[in-house]
Amino acid sequence: MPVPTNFSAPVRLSAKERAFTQIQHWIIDGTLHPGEKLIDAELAETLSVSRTPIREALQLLEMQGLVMMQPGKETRVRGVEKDDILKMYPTLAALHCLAAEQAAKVIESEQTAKLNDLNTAFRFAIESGQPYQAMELDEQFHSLIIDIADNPYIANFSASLQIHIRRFKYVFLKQPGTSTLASADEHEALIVALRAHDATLAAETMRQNIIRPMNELYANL
Amino acid sequence: MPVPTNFSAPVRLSAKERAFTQIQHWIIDGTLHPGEKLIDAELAETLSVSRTPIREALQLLEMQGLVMMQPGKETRVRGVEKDDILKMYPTLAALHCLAAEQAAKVIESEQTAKLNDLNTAFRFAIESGQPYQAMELDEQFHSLIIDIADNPYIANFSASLQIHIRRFKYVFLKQPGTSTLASADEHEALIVALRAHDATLAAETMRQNIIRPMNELYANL
DNA sequence: AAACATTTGTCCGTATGTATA
DNA sequence: ATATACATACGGACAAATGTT
Repeated sequence: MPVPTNFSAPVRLSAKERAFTQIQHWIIDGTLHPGEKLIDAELAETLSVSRTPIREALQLLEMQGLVMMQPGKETRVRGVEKDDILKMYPTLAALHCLAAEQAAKVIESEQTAKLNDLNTAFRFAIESGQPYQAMELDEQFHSLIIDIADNPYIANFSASLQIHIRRFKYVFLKQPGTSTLASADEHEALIVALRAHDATLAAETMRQNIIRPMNELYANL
Repeated sequence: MPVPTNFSAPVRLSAKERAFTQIQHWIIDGTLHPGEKLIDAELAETLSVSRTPIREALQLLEMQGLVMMQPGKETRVRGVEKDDILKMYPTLAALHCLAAEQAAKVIESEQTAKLNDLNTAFRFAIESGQPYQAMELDEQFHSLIIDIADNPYIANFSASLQIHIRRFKYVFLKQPGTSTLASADEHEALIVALRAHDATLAAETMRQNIIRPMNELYANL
């Protein structure tokens, strides 16, 4: 009997993991509003598990900064403010700039080729009016650079920030975001810099690619 | 009876918090070795609590990257490698450079004065051979800049990295670190840049102040 | 291959603490 | 001020999964 090849992970999620992922999604997409009180017993019933995995999930979400627990008192969804993006994006930019620098030093031609493919698909998605596809491809593009930089601290911090940014967009824009062709152009310039192993230029291009959307976003609030 | 004025927080720590702090310390100072298997029941008995707060603490430590949990299998203290500092320090530098940039834009004269005081004490601690004092003052100096930058993401990520760096030093050097007068000089230059609201210069000086110790550290392994 | 030992995952009861009437 | 309701923190028991003999 042929064994399935794409047998990646026996996705047997624990109750805690399911709870974590689900509650996180609910916070990101606004199902759970900023400031809303979270009662573990309620969530437990909703998710058909006991309070234990819920409590564990909430504690992880607190460390991620999505909920706020006042020990012995109550736990609430963290609030969000407009000006928070002015703190999230520059931090994300600093991390991605560093990733671009590091990646520029070690990148191989197959990887720049892969980046090129992703950006081509990204551009097409924008031109053909598929914003969700575009966002996914944009994330894959940046994620690949993070991978190439091979730094788990950058990777973890960036992932955490992405969560907060995504939530911000849902809360304030009711949508996951929109990409423009300017972004595809910046990606192209970035690929050139990476291929030339020009760390400084790569970092600067990366910064533009992140700060520009921030300014556009902030202007539309 | 006069009530103590510095009655800030009724430090009634929960069992979870105590467990978290204690296990974290044990991992940092090497009492719990890299790769060591952690059995919640054992830790529970050692700390005289039930398994619940231990499990919660371990999960938080996993999210912090200090332990590795393999669901349903085992949980171990994360390993450390020499080259990890080449990933920790540049990430810390990127964050602190950003903090310096932001701080340069908003810093007030009382704050530069406070930084100056801290650096004077820092320099004195070095000259009078008090390495632990010096380290503390260095951390306060950097911490104040982070505070001024007023960005919770930078603050959280930096704090997390500090933990990992401190552990690295304990594991490889059996001590929390040593500061040199070069660092005090860099601090002085940094204060000048901040006072002049020169964000670029502040960032560059900050980078030196972090990357130089990394290189000295790496050379002595 | 199967029963065992070990460790982790989950449930639920209870005690403690906080807010409200 | 006291009592009451309510939510959280912790403990202990059971269930499930893994590795081993």
